[in-house]
Amino acid sequence: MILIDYKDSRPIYEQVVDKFRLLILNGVLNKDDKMPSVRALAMELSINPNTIQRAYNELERQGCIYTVKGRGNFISDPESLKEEYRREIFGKLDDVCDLADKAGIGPEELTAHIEVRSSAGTESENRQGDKDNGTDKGKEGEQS
Amino acid sequence: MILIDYKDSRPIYEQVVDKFRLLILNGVLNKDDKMPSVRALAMELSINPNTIQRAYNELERQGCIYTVKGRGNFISDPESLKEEYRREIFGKLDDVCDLADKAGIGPEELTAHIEVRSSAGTESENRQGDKDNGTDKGKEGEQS
Amino acid sequence: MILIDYKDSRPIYEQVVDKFRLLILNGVLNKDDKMPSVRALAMELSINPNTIQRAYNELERQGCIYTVKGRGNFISDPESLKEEYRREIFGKLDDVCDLADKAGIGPEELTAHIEVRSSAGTESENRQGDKDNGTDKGKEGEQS
Amino acid sequence: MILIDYKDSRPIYEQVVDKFRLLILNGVLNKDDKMPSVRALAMELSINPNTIQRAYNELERQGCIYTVKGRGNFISDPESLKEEYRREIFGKLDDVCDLADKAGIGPEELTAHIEVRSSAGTESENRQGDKDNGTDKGKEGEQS
DNA sequence: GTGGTCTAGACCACT
DNA sequence: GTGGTCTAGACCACA
Repeated sequence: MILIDYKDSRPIYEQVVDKFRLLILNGVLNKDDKMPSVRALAMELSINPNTIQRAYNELERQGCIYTVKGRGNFISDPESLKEEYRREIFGKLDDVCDLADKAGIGPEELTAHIEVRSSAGTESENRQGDKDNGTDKGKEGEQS
Repeated sequence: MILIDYKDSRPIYEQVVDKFRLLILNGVLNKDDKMPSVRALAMELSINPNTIQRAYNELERQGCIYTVKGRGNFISDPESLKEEYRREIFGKLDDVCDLADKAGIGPEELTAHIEVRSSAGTESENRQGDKDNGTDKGKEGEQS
Repeated sequence: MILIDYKDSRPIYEQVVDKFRLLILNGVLNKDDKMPSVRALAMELSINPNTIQRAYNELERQGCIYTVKGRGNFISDPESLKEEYRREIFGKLDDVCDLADKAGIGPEELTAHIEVRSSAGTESENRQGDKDNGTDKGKEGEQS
Repeated sequence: MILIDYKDSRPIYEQVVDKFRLLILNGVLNKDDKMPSVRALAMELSINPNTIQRAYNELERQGCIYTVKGRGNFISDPESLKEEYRREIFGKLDDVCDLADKAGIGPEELTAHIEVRSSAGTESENRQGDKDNGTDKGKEGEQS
């Protein structure tokens, strides 16, 4: 259900958070579904329960799940998550636009690139080269 | 010439690298111009010379500058930098598109957002408060 | 008769205790009325009988109910409860005043806020989202 | 500078967070002041560095401090904190009012109680009796 | 059984 | 030296 990428520079707990957010967004996990227990998931992924706990804490803080003591963690209403996710995406898009602008790349080039990308079925999975060194970090090729 | 933003979560050396790359890209620094000396810049910014050295090492590794022993560091040909910068930008754009795709946001929405953004003179300067919290870290984070 | 709010961070037994205390205070349950049996209530609420038992134990400890072996649990005299509840409320009010004082908020601001609040019919039902995050936990948290 | 109350039912990291928030609010710690290092404070309080780390993470999440890797943690601008603290206090006051309302205690009684309290110099430090058992938890008598 | 907290000790990146 | 992450193992409260 969840896979950890140890080559990913991002911390494990953050990967777990992201995976679950996507599972919720994509409707794999629905409102009031039970999350795997902290210990069970930790065992399954062969990582420490504290790390899962931290991920779950973050998910709860973000409003993605709620906790019932002694019972477990459960999915919250995904609607608010959806909206927040959109804001995140568009925020990142804004960041890229700003960067592009600084380098003299106009918005037309960006939209052109998106259109080319989407018309072809081009995936960017294997484009990782020498990232993680200087200018950016994390976010390699998420696997599901 | 260079300003450090201590509230930026990115490491200082990385900020320095980025600043210089932008100065080169924007033509403020030109081919064979002399970089400030490590010690002078460190003093000016009140940071550890090791940090500047690390930034210069990184810039050299990226081919942005070259070192002449006993003389100093000098700007390389900016053309190759320009091309690499473009690849970086488009790479990040691809990342955003992938994320959007996973959340069911189509390319049309993205291009629409870019166009709206560019037609309005919207800058995203003051949207930094809640960055660096959860899912991503680093990023650009404009500083003044 | 009793509703559990699983999204409330307080333990279930505590919610049950509070519900009954309010039912008594508001005169819905009167002196010597019979409480629902532990097993019946547990079944009705689909929760573990142990949890109900614990709530009843707590209610007995607080003097709200008394137990007759083999017969069931019954409501005590509500008057003492009323007085204790008042002490609790004013105790919490004192806590808030202390906190406010530490932050430089004078008593006048507090009374002003209460008066504004009461003159308007403002209810605070939908302000629960970001509770239970940081500085405090538990609390009342109205549930429907 | 910071004292831990082991009798307080709240977790240690939460106490630490609260203490620092008050130190900032009261102007003891000012913008860009350096926080004690995680390890140093842990040693001073004889608790585990991880616990302090967790407290500092929470403070950063709340915008009270910012982190410079390899340098330390520093106080952010206290203004936003002030506003948020006010909202917290008034939120708690609202909670108390709601509780009081349920028990038939009108706003007038509350304001009267506040006024009596403030005209006398009554502190509520030693009013702890049998709390921590059922109805409420945490927040005993904060010491500074 | 569940989640929540804490300790002890380790490793890493950054300054 | 700094903070950030992770592991291992323990204890507690709740169901």
